[in-house]
Amino acid sequence: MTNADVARIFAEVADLLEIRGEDVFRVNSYRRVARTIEDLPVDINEIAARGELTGLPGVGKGSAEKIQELLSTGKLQLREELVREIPESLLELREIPGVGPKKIALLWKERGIRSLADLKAALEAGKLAGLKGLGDKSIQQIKEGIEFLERSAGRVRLGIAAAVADLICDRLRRTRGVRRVEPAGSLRRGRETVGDLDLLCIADDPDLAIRTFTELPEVGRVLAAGQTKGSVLYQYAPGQSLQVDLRVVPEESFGAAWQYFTGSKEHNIRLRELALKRGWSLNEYGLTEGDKTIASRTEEEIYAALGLPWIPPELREDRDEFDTPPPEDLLTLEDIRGDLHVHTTESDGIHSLEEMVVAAAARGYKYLCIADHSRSSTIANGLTPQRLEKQMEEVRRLARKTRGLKVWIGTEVDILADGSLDFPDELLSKLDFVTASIHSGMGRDAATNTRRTIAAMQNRYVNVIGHPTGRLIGRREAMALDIEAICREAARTGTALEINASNLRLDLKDQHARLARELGALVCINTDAHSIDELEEMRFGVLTARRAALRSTDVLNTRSPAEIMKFVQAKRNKKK
DNA sequence: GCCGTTTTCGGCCCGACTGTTTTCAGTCG
Repeated sequence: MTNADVARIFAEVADLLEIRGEDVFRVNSYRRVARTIEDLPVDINEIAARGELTGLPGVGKGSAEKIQELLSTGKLQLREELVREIPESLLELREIPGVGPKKIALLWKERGIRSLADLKAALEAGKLAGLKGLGDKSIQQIKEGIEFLERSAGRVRLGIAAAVADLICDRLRRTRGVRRVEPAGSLRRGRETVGDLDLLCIADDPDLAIRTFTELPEVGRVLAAGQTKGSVLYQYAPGQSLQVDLRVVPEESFGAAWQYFTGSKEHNIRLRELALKRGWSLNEYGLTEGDKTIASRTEEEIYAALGLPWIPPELREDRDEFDTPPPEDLLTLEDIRGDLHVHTTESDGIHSLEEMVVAAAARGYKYLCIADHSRSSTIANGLTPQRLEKQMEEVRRLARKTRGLKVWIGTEVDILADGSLDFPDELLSKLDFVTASIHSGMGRDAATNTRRTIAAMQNRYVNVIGHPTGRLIGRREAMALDIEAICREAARTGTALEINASNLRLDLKDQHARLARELGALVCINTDAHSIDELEEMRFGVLTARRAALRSTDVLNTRSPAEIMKFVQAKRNKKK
């Protein structure tokens, strides 16, 4: 039973209890446990084996026993009882916007609805009329909610949300009277996926700002358009929509609104609790004591009034940000001095060596390492040793002509099924820098995958493990892997672990990168760019690193070219 | 069900919006 399994079951139990009408605080405590376990970078089985379950946030004696029961029997008595009583398929209805536990219970008890299919049939047959507390408008709302559910693709990737936000913010900034536009929500926190976009603005003419927003050509449907808020479905690709909310807020309470709408919800709850302890109240208009405003203009003022340093948005997840102050030298995009994993037309990139070098120089980088695929990645046109030798000459020739930017020759060498590498050591030894990645056979068990990765790290020429878990967000799960063991071996062997900055990967993900830092493994943030545009994705890798509270010193490619070469030599010279 | 330099019992965040309502319940973020 994996962490995800346990988390899912606790979340389901919470939903079922809520439909049954249990105390909301008891329900929430199950949700809290689900979230804690989902967030956990290490295997819950090991924590249970060490008897440390009650040390986890929100896990008390009762939850610890239930987790133990799940891990040892694969079942949970409470859940079995609940599903005997309440049809499990009712949980589908939770996804419909505007439908919560009370309405679900009503539909089930009064009309015998047990699933989404039942609900659609009942709507079709007009069987919902006459329900107490559910008028015509509510019925219409449910219909529209189902339509929305069936059309929407759920959460979108960070890269898509960021592109949409950039575009809308840009148009709003060019609107008369608009003085400031900022993204908030999970986009600002740098989460790997975004449910909807939250934008804030200060405008002299709020009506004009909202109208400009709701009349953007890509807007498919306007959900709300009031004095202070506009809400639309924005079509970013054919048949693909994202909900975007724009709020116009007063300048004097911009900080409070920005803090409030950035979230996370859990972070905000903790913050309001802190306010309450001092007899104050915190909402989107400010931090107040009775009628008196204590802070509202900037986020910094609000955090300071509550006795906290300003907490960077990426850390606002109610993990440890209230107990551990954010590091002074939290990584920024400006700290990044080069990219050590990019492709060219020689394998499966779409831009040439020269084009990639020019683009990297334009970004102000100090170094760029060409890392095309190796021969086993045939689909990606992987290089044979002979082709790599030839590319090496070309890169070295270009490097001699290039000023201000070190151009290095490397490879993204395949880690084969048995953990050996796709190129011989003799060839690897001639390269400046080596990234090793798994591209095939990811379906094996955790022990096998971990063994393969560790074998690669034990090769003295391997400097980075590329996209260590192999996940593709929304497309492919991470492979089964003992991340803790990999971090320890990375630290021991002097091998860095990649945060692949591609918005499709972001792998290592935030919690894994956090574990790497705690275990002393160095992280390297690379774009794996297959085109010059993709060099831009470095920002997503940095956001992920910030969510892991990484300092610039935790990241290899914040170092100077000479220091990178020293890092490579140190491993090559290491005594076995 | 969890949790505690105000508490081991009695709390547990806050406001907006909507709909079905004459004072509130449900949902959402």
